[in-house]
Amino acid sequence: MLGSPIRDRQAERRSDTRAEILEAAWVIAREKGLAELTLREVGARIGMRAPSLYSYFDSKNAIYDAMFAQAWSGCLAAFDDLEKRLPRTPRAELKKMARAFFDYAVADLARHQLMNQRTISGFVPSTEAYAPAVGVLERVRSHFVRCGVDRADHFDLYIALVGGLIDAQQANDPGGSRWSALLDQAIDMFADHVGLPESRRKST
Amino acid sequence: MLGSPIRDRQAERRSDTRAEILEAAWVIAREKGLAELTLREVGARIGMRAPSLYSYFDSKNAIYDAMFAQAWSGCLAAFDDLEKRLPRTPRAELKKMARAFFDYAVADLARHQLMNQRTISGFVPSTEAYAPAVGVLERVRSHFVRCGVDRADHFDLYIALVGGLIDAQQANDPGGSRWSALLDQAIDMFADHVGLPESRRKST
DNA sequence: TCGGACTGCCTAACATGATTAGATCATCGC
DNA sequence: GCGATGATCTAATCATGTTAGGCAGTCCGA
Repeated sequence: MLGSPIRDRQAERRSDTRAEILEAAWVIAREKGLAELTLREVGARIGMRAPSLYSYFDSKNAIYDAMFAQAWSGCLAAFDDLEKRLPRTPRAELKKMARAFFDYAVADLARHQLMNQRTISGFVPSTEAYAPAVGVLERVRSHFVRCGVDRADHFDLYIALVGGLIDAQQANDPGGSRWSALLDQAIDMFADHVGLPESRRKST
Repeated sequence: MLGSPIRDRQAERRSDTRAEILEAAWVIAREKGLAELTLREVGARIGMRAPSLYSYFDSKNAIYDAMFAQAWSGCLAAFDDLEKRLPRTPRAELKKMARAFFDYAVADLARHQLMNQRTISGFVPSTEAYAPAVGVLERVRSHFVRCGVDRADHFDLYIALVGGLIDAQQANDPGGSRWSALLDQAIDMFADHVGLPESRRKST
């Protein structure tokens, strides 16, 4: 009995290969666009034929689903990380959170499309894949409550505002900063609207 | 010489068929989704085989392009119509315009996707098809200037705000009114931000 | 009125892509 | 060593956009 290394090497290899497939898929998605991803090419990149991928994922959409989960998990992780060093004033908090989300979305077009837009025809994320997205939303919401912004409609308004800025940036000035530069102003506008204190000199 | 009816019957028939194709395409897009549109089915609806459509449109994307043009032309028409009976106060004007655009977008999901989202993989609207969209934007912009809101960043902010509300509505509560109900509040917030007068009782 | 050109549509065929079925080869526990 | 299991392959199916080439009716000029 040499120790008890009950490592399931088989399962490990399997999960490694899954990860490899997803990584290849991300690379292709970034290079050619999310919708241009083909199983043949994913296979080619990792030295496999397309049908072999079906031992690892039930379908192409299952791959998208796993990518969706990864994307939102990454976002959730970024938020958890962020919470450690959030500023103290409510207004600054809102800005920091908005900025974090904005930057995460804008940093990777393919990822953003997958996370926030219905750009893939038949794809609908599974509930499990959706879980981290809900997590992010919950985190933001709880911060809002802590800041005293507890009305549901205000929260919805904030969501729409930040989302609108992101979409406008990606759609009309990808790679630029035309709407990115408006984010702070927008949050100030929102903060004023909901009556948050702290009088940053209004640079309207 | 019986009168001079130089009607080009041939061209008429041709253009009628084009219209018929587009109409069938819209029906399918609304029924099954914009991306689920197939040439075979478009053909079937008008009693043709798929390849025959190529005498009328260069490609499937050309059909999308024509639909894109129709959608924005309709929007432009709605705006021109609207201008006749716009309210007099700046704030009310902004609201009316936002509402018009919001309702137009929300009324037809397929149309909205085509107009405002990159939901079709390889499709990029041609400059000609894009023209009415530019027209709409110009109309809104000129109203802004007339209202005294002339800073470019404020205009961009408005675009992002209205777009964000539309997207949020369609994505998270299609058919409902959760974000629709926020539109007036959002425009009030914006109007306050840019310093527009008229003191509607702040129902924050 | 006749013949050629053009119009409008069709069938056949191709390329690509997801997906399934079945065969093959390696590996691992006994 | 041997059978089961796992990993991968090839071949085939089906849907879709698109191209090539054919055929019938129509129209226009001689």
